Parts: sequence; C-alpha cells; structure tokens
Amino acid sequence: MAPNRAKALPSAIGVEADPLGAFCTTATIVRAKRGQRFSLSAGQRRSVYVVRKGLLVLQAKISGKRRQLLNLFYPKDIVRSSCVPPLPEASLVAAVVSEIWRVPTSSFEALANSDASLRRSLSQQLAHQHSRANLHIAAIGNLTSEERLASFLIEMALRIGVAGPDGIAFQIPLSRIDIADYLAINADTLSRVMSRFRARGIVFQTRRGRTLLPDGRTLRDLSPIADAVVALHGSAASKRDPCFSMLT
Amino acid sequence: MAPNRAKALPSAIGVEADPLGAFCTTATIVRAKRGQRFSLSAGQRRSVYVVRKGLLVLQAKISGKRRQLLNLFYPKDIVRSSCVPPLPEASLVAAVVSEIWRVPTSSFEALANSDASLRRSLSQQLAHQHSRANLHIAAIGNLTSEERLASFLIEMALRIGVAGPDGIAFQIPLSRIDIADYLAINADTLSRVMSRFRARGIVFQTRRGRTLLPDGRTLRDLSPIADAVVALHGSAASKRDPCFSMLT
DNA sequence: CGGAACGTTGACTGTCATCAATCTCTGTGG
DNA sequence: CCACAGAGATTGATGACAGTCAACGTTCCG
Repeated sequence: MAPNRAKALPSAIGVEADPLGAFCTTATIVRAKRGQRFSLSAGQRRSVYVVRKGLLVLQAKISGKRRQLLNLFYPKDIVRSSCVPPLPEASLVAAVVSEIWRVPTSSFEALANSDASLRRSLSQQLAHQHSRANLHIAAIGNLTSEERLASFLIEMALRIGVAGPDGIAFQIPLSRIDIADYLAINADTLSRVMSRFRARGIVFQTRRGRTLLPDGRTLRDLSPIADAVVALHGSAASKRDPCFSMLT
Repeated sequence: MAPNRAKALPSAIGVEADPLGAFCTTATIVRAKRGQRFSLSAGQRRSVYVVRKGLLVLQAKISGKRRQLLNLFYPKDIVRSSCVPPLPEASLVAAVVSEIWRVPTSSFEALANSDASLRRSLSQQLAHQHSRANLHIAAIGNLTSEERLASFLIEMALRIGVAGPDGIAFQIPLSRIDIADYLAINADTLSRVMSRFRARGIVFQTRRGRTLLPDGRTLRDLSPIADAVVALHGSAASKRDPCFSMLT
C-alpha cells in the first residue's frame, strides 16, 4: 500500500522494448488492491497514471445512479485526466490487484519534451487507446447483448487468456456487474446470455471463477467486430502463444 | 473541389489564437461537398486531417449493414487514422460543405517535433477529442432516446447555434438517419421522440430545416449529462454569445 | 410529371430492463 | 465445527421501450 519510489527496471530478459519505462525515475509506484480508487477530478494535483500490472477501469455515474465503465486499462496504458469527460464520480478503479505508476503531469510533460522517441511512443499509445474507445462506441451502439458478450470474451481471451489443450482459459477480472456496466447491458440480462453460452458449449465456467473458451471459432462468428477486437487487443496474445490462431 | 496549396492565414482581427494555423505551410486545402469521403484505411498514403470549417463525421459499418457514426468533428479538430478502429468502411465524411486541411503524417510529426508549444496544443486537442469520445460512450451506454436527443440538441446549440430573442437557432447539419446512427437509435424512434419534443414545445422546426430551441432550461433538465456536454462543447459558444447562459 | 430520398406515423414484435425469489459462495463469529 | 449474514449470481414473470415493417406525405431533383 505505501507508495515507493520506483527503481530502475531490471535488465530485460527477452522482453520487448518498454518505452514507458523511462518514467521509472520520476514515478511513484502504487500497488492497488481491488476496488481502490484514483481520483481524476481537477481539484486534485493532477497526475498521469501508467498501468504496469493488473487491470483498471474508468468509471463514471450518470445522474448519480447509473454507472458506466467507460474504458478498461491494461498494462502499458496511460490514463490522464484530460481524456476523461467531466462526469460525476469519474474515477479510475483497480479491478484486481494492480501496479500503477503515478507520474506528476509536469514530469510527464518534461520527459516527453526532452525525448522525441518517447514522445512518439506516447502518441502511438494514446492513439491506440482512443481507437479502442471508438471501437467501444461501435460495440455498445450497434451490437446485441450476445454480440457484446462474445466481443468481450474475445478481448479477455486475447488480453489475459492462456491457451491450453482444451481452449483458452482465464479468470475474468471483473464482477458480473462490472461486465454489465462495461457492456451497457443489465446484469440480469448478462447472466442470462452467459447461461445461454454455457448451454451451447461456448464457454465453460468452473468454480473459483475460471473461464474456459473451448471454441474460438464460434465465438468469432458471434462477434461482428471480432476482427477489430483482435487487431486492437491481439498483439500481446499472438506474440505470447501461437494457439490463439483460433481467434486471429 | 480542386485542392489548393494553403496560404498563410489572413491577419487575425479579434480572433483567438490558432495554433493549428502552423500547418498552413504544408497543408493541402480541401473543400469538401456534403457526402464527400476521406479514406482512412492503411492502404492509402496516410494523412492527418485538420477541420477548418463545417462538420465531418467518422463512420463505420458493423457486419456490412449497420452503420455507426463514431464521432463528430468540428473546426479545430484533428483526425488521424491511428485513432480510428479497424472497422469495415471506416471513413471520414463531410456532413455539410466543409474545409479541411490535409497534412502528410510526416510533415505533421516533423512540425510537432520542432515546436514545443504546438505539441502542447496538439496534445490538448487530441485529449479533448478523446474525452468527447468517452462522453459519447456514457451517452449511448446509459441514456434513453429522449435523453440522447436532448444531449445532442444541446451539443448542436453550443457548437453551431445562434442566440436570438426566441431562443437558440441553428440548422442541423445532419440528416435524420445520421443523427439516429450517431445516437445509436432507430431513425423511426428518433422521429417519434422529435415529434414529442415538438409537441411539448421544446423544439420548433420551420421549413428549410431550421431548428429553434426556445427553452434551454428544460432541455438541460432532460439531459443527465448536460453539464459534461456544456463543459466539452460550450467553450466556443460562451465566448460567442452571453445568451447561452440558459444552457451553461 | 414522375421519381428518389427523406421524414412521419401506426401497428406489431422482440429484446431487454425491472422486480422478486432463490441459490451459491465467502467470511465471521459463536 | 456449524450457523449465520451478506454480497453476488441465477432465473422466472412481467412490462416498457425501442426496433421493424409498411404505408403515406413532403421536398427536391431531373
């Protein structure tokens, strides 16, 4: 819980380039428990957050009651308050145990100003996240709940799934309510759709919340935006494991 | 229609700073008719577009049939393909007669690299657009069709409205189908909601497509995200005309 | 004078949200 | 060890809202 001063990265062993590691000298490491919130309001001294491990969600409330998860943030993602609309209770919340670097906005800008290649990485990263936000608009604007859930499962599989002999397995890092609020459907409806998927053998769920997707092909066919999801979330997976070919 | 080499800006007369004017030396001016498309696919030589006048929409298709307008772009907005998700038929379309500057990506980056204050403006502008995209997620994820239409009318009023004695007037630059696809509702439903608004005296529509909003207060009350819409779209309006106080 | 595109309206249908009851899982305290 | 409470998930019944289809009206073209 106590923030530490970030140390230099351990020398990489077969790890791809980590341009965001440049912030390690000015960042404060924060280890967040599930549910921990990070304020994004303008009142607070502004910081930029860089996700290192885990999963964070950007959420807000509409008219004080209805909740919406606007974005999911994975490792390497950057969160800055200027990209967050001024909605009530807009905040960044850790969905699972996570590690985040908190970088003062001034240091963030100073570093970006001094390093052209870092600047390029940041620009690309932010554009990528913007692209994901736009895809999410298309998803919740046009898809049925089944299609949304299929797209979400593909996203999860690509981001945190591990390919095995029986399919792709992972532990969904969000509660049912979180998933429902992310996909903009009712939690009850989500439960129904999930049950339907289970009955059709599209997903298997064991106790302890593990999810198994035995048939990537069918899942792909269920999601009209599967190609785009793979393009935006699949880069990590395809590097990690060739067995994702069912999805990609 | 014929692209011209951009000329230097005329000396400003009481006009606020225009950091994007820096691109005038390398930009190609494009005057677009209603419906003209700009490719954003990777195949094409990439360009960055800067909106100068008019209104552009970013659209895509889902499974070849359903259309979604992802974003609206107003003057000063920047459109680059890296912010656009890889969906079928993703394209930038002029909703009305517009003027756009087409800047080669290489020039765009070179200029940004050479000028720290321009870089700051660009970063702010892109963050602002990202913020609007996130607000749109909240809108189509959580609002009823009435609430969506109210929010849209507020956005239009702030962006292109002119305050007069009878309220705020403007000519909606989108067809009904466009508006419906932007708000992610059916065009028939939109027509019904609009009729309801007319019956309640919330909007008046004359022939020639002019729209009049006599009662900004009621409209505000109908939109749960009115505050955020005003914050993200109202800066131009409040400078232009104090009569927008009904909305802000 | 057609014809096309767009908008409006009504009737019907289907999906999804709401409400409520039940069940599972987890952690706590006796 | 068991009982209990509370949160979250599941499932059914029900109703409202919005999408679909169809018919008709309007406007603007050639």
